Amino acid sequence: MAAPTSEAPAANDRGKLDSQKARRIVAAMRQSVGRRGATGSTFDQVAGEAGVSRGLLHYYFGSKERLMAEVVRHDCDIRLARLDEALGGADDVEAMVAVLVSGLEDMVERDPGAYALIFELFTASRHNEELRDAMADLYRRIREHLGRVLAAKEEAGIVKLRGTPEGVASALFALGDGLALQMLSDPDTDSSETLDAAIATAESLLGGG
Amino acid sequence: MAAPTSEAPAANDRGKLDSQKARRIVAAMRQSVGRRGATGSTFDQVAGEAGVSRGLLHYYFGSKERLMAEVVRHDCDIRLARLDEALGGADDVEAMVAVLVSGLEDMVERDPGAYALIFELFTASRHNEELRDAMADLYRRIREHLGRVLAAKEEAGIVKLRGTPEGVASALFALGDGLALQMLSDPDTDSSETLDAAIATAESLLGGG
DNA sequence: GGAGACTGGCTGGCCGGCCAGCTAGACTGG
DNA sequence: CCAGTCTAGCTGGCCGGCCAGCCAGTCTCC
Repeated sequence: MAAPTSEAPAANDRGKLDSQKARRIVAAMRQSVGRRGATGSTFDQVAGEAGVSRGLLHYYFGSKERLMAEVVRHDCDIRLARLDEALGGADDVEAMVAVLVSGLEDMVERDPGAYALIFELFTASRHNEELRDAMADLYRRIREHLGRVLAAKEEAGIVKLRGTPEGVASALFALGDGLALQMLSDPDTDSSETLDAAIATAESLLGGG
Repeated sequence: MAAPTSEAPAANDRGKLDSQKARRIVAAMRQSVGRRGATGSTFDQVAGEAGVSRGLLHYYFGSKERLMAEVVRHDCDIRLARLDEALGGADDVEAMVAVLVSGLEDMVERDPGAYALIFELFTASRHNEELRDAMADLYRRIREHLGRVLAAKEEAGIVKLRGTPEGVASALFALGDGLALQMLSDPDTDSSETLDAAIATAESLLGGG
């Protein structure tokens, strides 16, 4: 068949993308995009940070876009895991909202890159179909996942949703993303008033207060 | 005021940036960034679309970053004007929310670039101080402006805010931005459930329903 | 010895910035 | 009124650096 270089990232060998090196590359790319932006992340730097040669990025992923698509998938997993961990123990509306808010604050302060990554990937995805599909898929999965969690909490009588589980989940994410955008773009402004209003909003979405 | 004799020479004069051509350049850049992204917008293309030579962009703005900062300012004015026009006549909570939502939908569908612009500018601003300041300033102004409008509506007994005017304004923007992000990144998914939840939320923020 | 994993020099295209130079109009002085 | 001079506004060729992608070759393990 064709040379390995042009086929490497195809589904033919998903196992290859599970290798240690491939994982290191994806992780390095994720961090770099968060810090330097998508266009600011060059193969040279990323390869260096992953401790591999520049050529290997091509060997594994074929193109920058496909590498970014892989970052999207990886990021999705990370976010889902965090979400589950955080929401698992919350057993009333206030606790759930508090968990979400503190998670947000924590992320914005400790690892702004992780949030910036979303916006970077979004802007990049507007000019590449492959990436757009991956992003849409990520959002869908996260939304459905949180939707299921919310439905379970409602079943357990902990929340009383103001809408369908997925709709409420989406609205919560929208709120969180928008807040992060504000907090990141203007870190010096005190955001407590905004957070208070957002908390009231989130609680009303979950049928609390 | 525009007397040639009183014009300062080559320095970065603000008066110079009011000229017809400067305006055309800013408008073209705004559209281009919305469509092609910040890094995808080259001086060549933008100059062509503005009907001027490439050199003139440098002559007026000195660098790409400064041109983008100018786009931010221009965009701020546009958004403020739209907001006032839309909210002016709304005289109950439902009408206000309906106006905001339809404005959002309209913008996302008819001119996705205008919303994408925000995210483009945000990601670009993370790597340039000048731009970051301009963005922070834009957000602050818009927030305060909507805050004042909301305060006036509350004074008039139309709304009953669940928080400070500015806090509520910020939360509304956060919600809107986050919704736009979702709608743009996954245009094929039906967003009506999300919108329903968001509408309920927005109305509760304004003390309605 | 050969197949697959991996490397890094190379290239072609691109783009922001620079600057030498053009033009039109205003202002001289003769 | 007309050369001559000046200048602000504007132009576009050029350059230097950058970077994704290519590929010829090396290494390793079977």
